[in-house]
Amino acid sequence: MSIARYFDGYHEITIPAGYPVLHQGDECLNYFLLRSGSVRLFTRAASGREVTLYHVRPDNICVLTTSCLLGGRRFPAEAVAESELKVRMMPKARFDDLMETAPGFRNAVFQSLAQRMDSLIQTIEKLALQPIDVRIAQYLLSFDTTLVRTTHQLIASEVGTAREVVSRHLKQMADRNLIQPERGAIRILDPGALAKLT
Amino acid sequence: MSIARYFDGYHEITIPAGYPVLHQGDECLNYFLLRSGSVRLFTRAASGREVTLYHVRPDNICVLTTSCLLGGRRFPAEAVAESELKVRMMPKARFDDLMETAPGFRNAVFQSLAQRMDSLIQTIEKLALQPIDVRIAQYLLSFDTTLVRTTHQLIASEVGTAREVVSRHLKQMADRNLIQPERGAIRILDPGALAKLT
DNA sequence: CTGCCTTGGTGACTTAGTTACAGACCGCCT
DNA sequence: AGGCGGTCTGTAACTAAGTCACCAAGGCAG
Repeated sequence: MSIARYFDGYHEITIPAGYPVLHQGDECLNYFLLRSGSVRLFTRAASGREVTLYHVRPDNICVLTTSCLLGGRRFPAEAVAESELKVRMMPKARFDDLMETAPGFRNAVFQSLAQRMDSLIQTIEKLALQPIDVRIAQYLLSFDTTLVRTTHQLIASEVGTAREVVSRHLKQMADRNLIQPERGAIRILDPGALAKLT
Repeated sequence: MSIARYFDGYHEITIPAGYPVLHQGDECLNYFLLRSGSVRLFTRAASGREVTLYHVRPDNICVLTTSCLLGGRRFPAEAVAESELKVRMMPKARFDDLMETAPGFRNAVFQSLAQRMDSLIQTIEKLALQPIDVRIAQYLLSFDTTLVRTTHQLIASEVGTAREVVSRHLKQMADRNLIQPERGAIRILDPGALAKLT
């Protein structure tokens, strides 16, 4: 069941694409429901290299915000808007009240946490156990389109490696006619062969 | 506040060291509280390589079991007893009831989930962004003893790499008199220098 | 004391990550 | 149109990490 109706009546704000929603170390004072758009959560090393932790998609609450507030912690990652966002915010007091009194709400929050935990575990498995080309192929296929609008840098962050490494692998894939590189995008020529990689 | 008292009266069972508590794909039918001992959760690739996800320590509930039951999923990892365990089990019905009626219990469960989420994120950061020697040093120092009883294979699994890679790095550390390798153990000679690595 | 299993060591090779660039494309300004 | 600055991509040369294929040492069981 959707959690969205509990946010009915709360003011909806709009955030432009590219806006840095939260920084590492920020305090969280509200719970968020994403109505449209997409948020990327990631961490950045001193070297500048990044890893994407996960994405928040419409009708998801941001579980990190949740866990951050519940645990009284600071926000442990960077969050930027990947596209324009419509967001509703709920104050902590109201959240606590709903957790107490609304089993449906509580369950939905738990489901989100459980699901996110699974996805983090899968990310760990990929990082530690899968070769890069497999990870890149998975990422490219996850869009279900033949023209993926992304950059080498973004792919690198998604699969947890360096941009140059991505460039090399994409070149190899292009040499084998699996993909066709374009500026700011990748055209997938042979999804079947890409899928066989994984 | 401790969650342990909610398990008062439940039968305590003993599990020997090395016992595979849960396998990937198992169904979870109970909630567990660990009274003593330690459980390692990890996943294994087809190649045989492993990554440790985290450890469950005394007075922790196993959050993966929690998330597994809440989400109606299968258990997503392998779990083995690192030492002899004392465990209390609570049936799902009782758990659901406590979540409904006991705010203290509910909060404790949430805290566990939030904390575990943080630790998984840290693991991802380490895997993607930190060099191996730093990860090994961190692991060795995490014991707060000068004689760490472990094997190269175990370290490899903890830091998410291959056994050979660990052997090589340990040799380098030994050459620099930071550690002294022993069979089935590592003696830490210079904790300060190890810490400086990290 | 022998055999076997676990643990650790090592060389040769492949894959991934870093450093340090250069060139290509694009929007914007004049 | 031409030039400028920013983003995006390519790539060479090097270092670090991961794999493969062994072998050797320690320790326990028969």
